[in-house]
Amino acid sequence: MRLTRAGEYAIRCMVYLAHKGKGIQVSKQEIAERADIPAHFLAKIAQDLARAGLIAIKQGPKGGYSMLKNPEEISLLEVVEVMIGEIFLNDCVGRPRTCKASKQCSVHKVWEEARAQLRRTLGKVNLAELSESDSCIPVFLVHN
Amino acid sequence: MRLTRAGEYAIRCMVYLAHKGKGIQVSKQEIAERADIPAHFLAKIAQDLARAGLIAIKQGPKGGYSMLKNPEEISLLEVVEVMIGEIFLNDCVGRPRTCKASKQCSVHKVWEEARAQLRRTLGKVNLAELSESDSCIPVFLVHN
DNA sequence: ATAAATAAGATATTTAATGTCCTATATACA
DNA sequence: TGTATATAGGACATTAAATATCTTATTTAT
Ligand code: SF4
Ligand code: SF4
Repeated sequence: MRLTRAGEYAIRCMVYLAHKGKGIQVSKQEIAERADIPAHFLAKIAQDLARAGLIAIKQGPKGGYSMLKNPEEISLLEVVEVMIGEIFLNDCVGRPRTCKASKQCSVHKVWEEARAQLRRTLGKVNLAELSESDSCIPVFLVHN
Repeated sequence: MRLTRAGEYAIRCMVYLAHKGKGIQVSKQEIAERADIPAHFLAKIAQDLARAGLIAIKQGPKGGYSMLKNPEEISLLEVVEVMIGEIFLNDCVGRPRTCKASKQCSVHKVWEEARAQLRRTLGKVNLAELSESDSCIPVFLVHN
């Protein structure tokens, strides 16, 4: 796996929205500034998040983004995988056909185990936890 | 982190050498063929492995590569990190200065934990285990 | 209607991975 | 000692992906 900038930005965006609460609408500009995300890039990321059913997008004046679910219901894993696809550490775990050895390969098994462990770790934490305590909110968000 | 082709090839090369045993010399061509690695690419990878002290390279006729340590002494993590550098899942874990929030960030802590866990998992397995049992040897290696 | 705000897609720009090629160097052996 | 063999080392080409920006279209509050 590789956490891309888009992935990192998506997390920041979701944590910011989670901090506001479910259904609270926030403008793209505000999110971009406070979470330090290039505004145009955020637009693309928001489209992905909306397509995945995580946020609602409202157009027009007073438009903006809002969370569709409760922050507790969204895991970090979910946000990450919306942006970068299902997590794998080695290609052969996701597409075993890419290596004819995969069935017998002990290295393959290690990558599978490591992957499962990683997804468990990321799946365990939700956006509520990540946004609720002071220490969970990136410092560039504090002045609100 | 992202396991590059170079990383995957390095693992195959080391597993193949481990299968032969410490100090046993094998030609570049043999490794390239049996482990399905582009020969020219293997040359570059071997240079990295040699620089890291994992293998010895002998030039000239009857030249080739050989393991310098016992397979039990080399972990999968070691091989991977020689090729792709120290493992991180998010940039901010390796270079906290890239994000001013890193000190206070709860997401950051999750990435740190996940990283430690991953490195532990890869550090636990060594090349002896990976090469010893039949099932550990990729099928393209069996005819030896 | 108008202006504000995002949508959607096209298009750079940058960066990294991957693979190849060429010349140099080391070494076994005739 | 010379020659053929095999790798070293660095330069270069190709490909792919991430990142960012720009333009035009659409939606909607007023
Ligand atoms: S050799 Fe094993 S780890 Fe490597 S690509 Fe094949 S199955 Fe995966
Ligand atoms: S917001 Fe947190 S997780 Fe994201 S880059 Fe900054 S410190 Fe790392």
